[in-house]
Amino acid sequence: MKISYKGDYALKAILDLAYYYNTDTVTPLTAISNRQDIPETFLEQIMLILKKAGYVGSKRGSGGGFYLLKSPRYITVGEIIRLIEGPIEPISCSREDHDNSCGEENSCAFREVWMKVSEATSKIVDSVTFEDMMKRDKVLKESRNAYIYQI
Amino acid sequence: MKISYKGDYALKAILDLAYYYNTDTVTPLTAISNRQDIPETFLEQIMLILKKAGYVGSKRGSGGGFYLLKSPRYITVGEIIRLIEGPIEPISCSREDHDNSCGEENSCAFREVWMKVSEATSKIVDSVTFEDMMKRDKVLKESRNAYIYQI
DNA sequence: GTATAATATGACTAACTTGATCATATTTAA
DNA sequence: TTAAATATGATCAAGTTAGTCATATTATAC
Repeated sequence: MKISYKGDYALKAILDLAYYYNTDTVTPLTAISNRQDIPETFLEQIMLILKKAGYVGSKRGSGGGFYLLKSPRYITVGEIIRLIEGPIEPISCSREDHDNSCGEENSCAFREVWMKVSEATSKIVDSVTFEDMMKRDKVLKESRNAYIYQI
Repeated sequence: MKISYKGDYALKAILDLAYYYNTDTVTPLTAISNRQDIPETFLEQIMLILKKAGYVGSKRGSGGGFYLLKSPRYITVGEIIRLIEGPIEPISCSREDHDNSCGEENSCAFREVWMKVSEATSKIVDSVTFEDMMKRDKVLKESRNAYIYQI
């Protein structure tokens, strides 16, 4: 029922780049690393995965960096989670194409439950786009600023 | 998004014992181990957790074994999962009492999503009792038998 | 009462995963 | 040609998971 730091970091990295989508700006890894508080070398690995999967592009050399290739409007939280963490399912027998590996007589009584959990989770994470997250993020930042000025 | 073998085995063990609830029968560990295909020594550890948490009782010595202390009707899949796996949440900042450990500026834009996932998952697993699982289990066994006789 | 069958309990281990670092190669702009 | 930046693979430490081993304790059967 957990997602790893890797997944968490990947989401943050994409959200970070989302602000520069379609602006002809490239963002160096160090900038993302600093803003999102992600270890640089670990972020390198994550960016590579995102690049191979076609979400980000990169420009090498001085003045280089990363940029988002797909519109934040058409990237969902769910697809990034799946890319990093694998299929959304509490246990493997919950897949539709399951191989009945749990074999034993009564072991599959729980399968229905796991399928429901997978479906409910997928429904949520697949319906949230990074555009949604940007909006949410802005609201959060504003309310934080409002609070600061209030003091 | 995964549950461990330990959790899976705990659920199977409880379901196994559920059939003997209120029958004055004790079930030796080896019987559960054989029927559910769980390594004996690993199952011992799991039974101990279930015992400490008050779900099962045990009788030592020859002719001893384990038995369910609570009615299958009032044990949910959710409470066993939480006992073994810990709180149901994709990431710690999704808790209501979160300490804002994710600190950074935009890191909590995702919190709402994680809370929704926790809530949806909890709703499902907390609504399923072991009585439900026994019913489901019986149906599954019957349909398997029907298939066997068909051949 | 002694042997035996069974649970109780903690120490231990092997394999795997996760989070992270290091070294080095490659590319490109200035 | 140098400096800035990504690319890539090797490596590593810590934690978790799944499982074993050794031994103590208890209760029944004979």
